Amino acid sequence: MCAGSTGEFRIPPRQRILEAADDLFRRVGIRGVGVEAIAEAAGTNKMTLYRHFASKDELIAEWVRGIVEKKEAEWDEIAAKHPNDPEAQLVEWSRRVARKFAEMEERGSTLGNALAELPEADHPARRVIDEHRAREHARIKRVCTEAGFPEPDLAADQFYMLLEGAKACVTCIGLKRVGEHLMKSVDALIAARRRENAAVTIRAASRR
Amino acid sequence: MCAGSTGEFRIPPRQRILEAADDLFRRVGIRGVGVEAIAEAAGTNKMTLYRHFASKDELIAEWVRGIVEKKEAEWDEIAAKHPNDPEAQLVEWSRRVARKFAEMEERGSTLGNALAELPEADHPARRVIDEHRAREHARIKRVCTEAGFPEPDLAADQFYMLLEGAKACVTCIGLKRVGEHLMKSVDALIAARRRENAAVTIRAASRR
DNA sequence: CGGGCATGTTACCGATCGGTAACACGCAAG
DNA sequence: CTTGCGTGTTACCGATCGGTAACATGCCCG
Repeated sequence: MCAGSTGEFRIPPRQRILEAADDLFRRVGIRGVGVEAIAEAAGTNKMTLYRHFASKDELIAEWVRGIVEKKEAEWDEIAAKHPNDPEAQLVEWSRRVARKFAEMEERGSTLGNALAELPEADHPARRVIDEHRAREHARIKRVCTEAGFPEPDLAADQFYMLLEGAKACVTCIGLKRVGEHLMKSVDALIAARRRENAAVTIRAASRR
Repeated sequence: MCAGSTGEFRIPPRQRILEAADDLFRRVGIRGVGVEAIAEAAGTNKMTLYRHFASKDELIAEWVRGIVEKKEAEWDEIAAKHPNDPEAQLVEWSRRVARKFAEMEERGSTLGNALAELPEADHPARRVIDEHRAREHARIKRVCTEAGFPEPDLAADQFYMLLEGAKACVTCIGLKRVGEHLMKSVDALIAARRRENAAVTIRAASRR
């Protein structure tokens, strides 16, 4: 009966709870699962859960924090892999996002769904997501500036809309085509920027 | 005390309930409001609500039906306004979507949020949304075919991703910029198609 | 006038939920 | 050994939820 005899143990309960919450929140939604079910799925019980998290809302916020930390760490990884090559960073980022679509085929964007389930404007998890999005958008804008986009603000918006649009369409268009279109669109935006910059250079050169 | 003395009456309760549900579902989410609060907001009570809707899930489905009917009627309207001019239809559609962003600044896409709150795969409202999306995608594809896009399937996906991406980004980028980018992107896709078709025509002409 | 039908009102049910109290167990360190 | 801490277990609380029963009211139509 006791789930403790199975493997996966030696892991402290706090982490197991977060992993169970991650699985359940994605599959049935934040409001679709109770704390008891989360604790049980983690091989522990409600009381232990409440010894590690002040409330369900705090557990949600902590779960969201883990997700955005992973996403932002990935950006660091990409930047470290292609130093001084912002275009390659944008391309690799689109590839990684496209590859990750398989995980969310059924339920769409995890953070987007979380926001939809948390209408209260002052929910702790909302702040985490909002601040993350602001940081991500600023980061893309910085990369666009480095890549020489004449209007990095506009370019960043376009990339961000592509990203979110792709995520939102996975459930209705199909992950394979969406991933391809995302990658193609990113490539097209970069190619267009190159052509434009080249044209400007040519015009400037022919003027002297 | 009784809300019945105020105006807005003579309207049958079923419609009032649907209107109240529309307001509350958008503001606090489907799972964020109970049937009692909906009935009260409609100036009636729970019992009357259950005389018109078999269950809360059926009320949700009916609410979604109303939304998709409005959206599809708008497509008919657009088609009637620009007969035999598919490009103008796409442009006007992007304008209307952009204009409607103001309504959803706070909470994002209504149908997207609804899907996020309904994880059960067999929920009646899910089917309504899924079928609507399939019809809308097919419709865009048809318009793209009529507009002479060489790959209407791909073009339809792109338009659809633009639409959903814009909706998903309203909450994090701002409705004004998102609307402008959506319209600009649609225009750009159409302009690119024109250039390409023209180039094909020229190549074909110079070949003979 | 009278009957019938839609609506309003109240009370209630069982289930589930987030959260807490009290206590028992195990285990590692002093 | 014993002290103490993290964990497991059980039972419980109040609130809320979706949904129903039974009865009272009002209003339209014949």
